Amino acid sequence: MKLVSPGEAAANTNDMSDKAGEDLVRIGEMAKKYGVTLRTLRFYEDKGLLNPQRDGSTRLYTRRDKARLKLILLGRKVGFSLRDVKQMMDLYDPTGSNTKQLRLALDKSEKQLARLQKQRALIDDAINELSNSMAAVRQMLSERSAPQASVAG
Amino acid sequence: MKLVSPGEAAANTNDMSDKAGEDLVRIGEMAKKYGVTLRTLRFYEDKGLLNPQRDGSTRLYTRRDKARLKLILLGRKVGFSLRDVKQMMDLYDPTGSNTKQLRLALDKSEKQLARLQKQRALIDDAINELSNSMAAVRQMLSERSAPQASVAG
DNA sequence: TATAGAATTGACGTAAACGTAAAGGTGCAC
DNA sequence: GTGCACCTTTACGTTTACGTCAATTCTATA
Repeated sequence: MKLVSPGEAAANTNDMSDKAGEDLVRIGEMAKKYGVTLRTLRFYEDKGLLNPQRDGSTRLYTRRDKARLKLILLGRKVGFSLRDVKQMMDLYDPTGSNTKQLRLALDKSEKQLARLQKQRALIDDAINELSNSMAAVRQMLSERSAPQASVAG
Repeated sequence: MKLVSPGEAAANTNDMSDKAGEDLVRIGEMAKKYGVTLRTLRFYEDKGLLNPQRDGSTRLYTRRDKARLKLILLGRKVGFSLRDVKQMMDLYDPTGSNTKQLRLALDKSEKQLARLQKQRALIDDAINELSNSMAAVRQMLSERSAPQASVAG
């Protein structure tokens, strides 16, 4: 089972091995393509989020894995835990309407949205407090360094 | 060295023991007063952020400790690490102008403010992405549950 | 065939701020 | 004299998403 060699991987777009257009990539290329580390990909697999094929011991990622990884990264971006992401993905059924999956996703999303909004409120609060403190500190510093100025002015 | 008993602690406001108005409190009252746990107070002490007196082995917090705790909690609120807080507090000198302390605080504050603003941007981004995804999911759900409606309409 | 590059598993390390026992002293109200 | 509330120290556990070796193997290429 010959595969894409690292060197020609970039140039190769239609050298199919077994199945048509399977476009299998190894972990290195996969990582580069999505800006994650090898460790991350193995970690996701360990957590049951990815399930690449194997050629012997070498992982081979299909376009299905790519789709899943995209979803994982989107989930992480909006603040879901990997556990949440897994829960949602585990409900995916290629033969059904996936209504349950969508409902769960929506439910989790609403909660996550609420969390994000609360977080934003906290941050705004912190920004305000910090700005106030900074103004006070600046005031103290100016009182300490500019008494001559007040005399000179 | 007799102290305020737990029961009368609340009612007692001017029963001074050794020094005038020292107003020593034990860890339980301190914790209640500032909404932290005992563990937290001991932890802060362990990290060198607090330095209560001792009556034997019992911690006694003075009004100086209260002031420091207030600062710690403010620092935490605006997102400083305890390490940062300690760095700033360690520069405090009751006999000097504390210019160095203030400058360090200001410097750290500027950086922290930048971090907070970046965080807020990330959160806003996440909120947008999440909202979009939710809209898409809602769309998919409606397409799955209301085809009759589209016929009926 | 020697070397370099890519891959594997395994397993400990990291960060922050505490939580949570465990096991035990001290004083006071009854 | 005992029960209860309060205090003490010590020390391991928690959380999450990986980082960072280490030791080894596989493959391609000059």
